[in-house]
Amino acid sequence: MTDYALLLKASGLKATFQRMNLLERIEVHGHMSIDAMYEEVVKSHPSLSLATVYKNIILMVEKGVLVEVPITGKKSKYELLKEEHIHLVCTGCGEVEDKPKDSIADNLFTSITQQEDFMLNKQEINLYGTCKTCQVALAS
Amino acid sequence: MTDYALLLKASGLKATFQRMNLLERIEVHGHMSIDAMYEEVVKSHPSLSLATVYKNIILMVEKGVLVEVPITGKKSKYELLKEEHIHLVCTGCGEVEDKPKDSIADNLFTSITQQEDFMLNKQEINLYGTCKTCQVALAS
DNA sequence: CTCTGTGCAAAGCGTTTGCAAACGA
DNA sequence: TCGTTTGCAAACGCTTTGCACAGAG
Repeated sequence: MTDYALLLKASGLKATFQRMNLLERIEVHGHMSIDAMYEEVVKSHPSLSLATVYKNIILMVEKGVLVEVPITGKKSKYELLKEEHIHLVCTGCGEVEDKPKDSIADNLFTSITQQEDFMLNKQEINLYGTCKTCQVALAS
Repeated sequence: MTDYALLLKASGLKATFQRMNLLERIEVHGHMSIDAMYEEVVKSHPSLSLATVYKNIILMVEKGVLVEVPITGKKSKYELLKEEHIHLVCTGCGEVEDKPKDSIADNLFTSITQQEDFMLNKQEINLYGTCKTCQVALAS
């Protein structure tokens, strides 16, 4: 479990109750939308304002603490910054699962962009489909 | 150049002036945001309504004529449905360039998802960075 | 103590909706 | 002609902003 206070301070942000809780909820779920975060954190902190959530998410993305995960046809989710990986996005239940991105993919995309003189900065790989659970549910 | 009237009819949509022009502008640019489409088409059709653009884009995405391309931190762009490919997204000028996705990547992601019993439907690969033109501009 | 962060309420925008008129087939 | 599509204007809902107060360091 990450030390959120340390993480925030390292990014020049104060370790407030709101931020700590947002980070904790995001880490537990893996990926969350703004609404979902608000709904969860407001339970333990009823005075929480949605505006505060927005402000903090924007700030923490700018500072590199969080990463935005845009999803086709839906609202973005956010995750903690970590090693680059692949997202398996279930179009049934909306859940996002992480999978490690091996070096094959990495080298492949590095070489593709080098051919174009494109200075590669970030690889975003989203695989859309139906997760195991939803497949079972559909079969019945 | 695609036959837009045919494309629309094949999808069960009437070939209206608005739709033909939207498709033509999208094909010429490769990828466009809703606003950009409206700006361009309204020139040749001043009575065009933004609501019509929205309605049509939503409809054409549903029918599979268009594909949404979500972009981190920005509004989605739309492109004509074509063979799966990779997007090089320049964070400087916002331009999106297509690159063919070879079979190596394809097989890789197919096997990754099979391990998970995830029924893969669509591969979305966005590589963010700085295009050649913007690199030159930055250097000066 | 000082500066940052929070909450509230209002403002701002992008997007959607309903409906009458116009249009495509 | 008949069902679809358009344009307009209003409604909606998410996101942002300004400001006074509270809180972290």
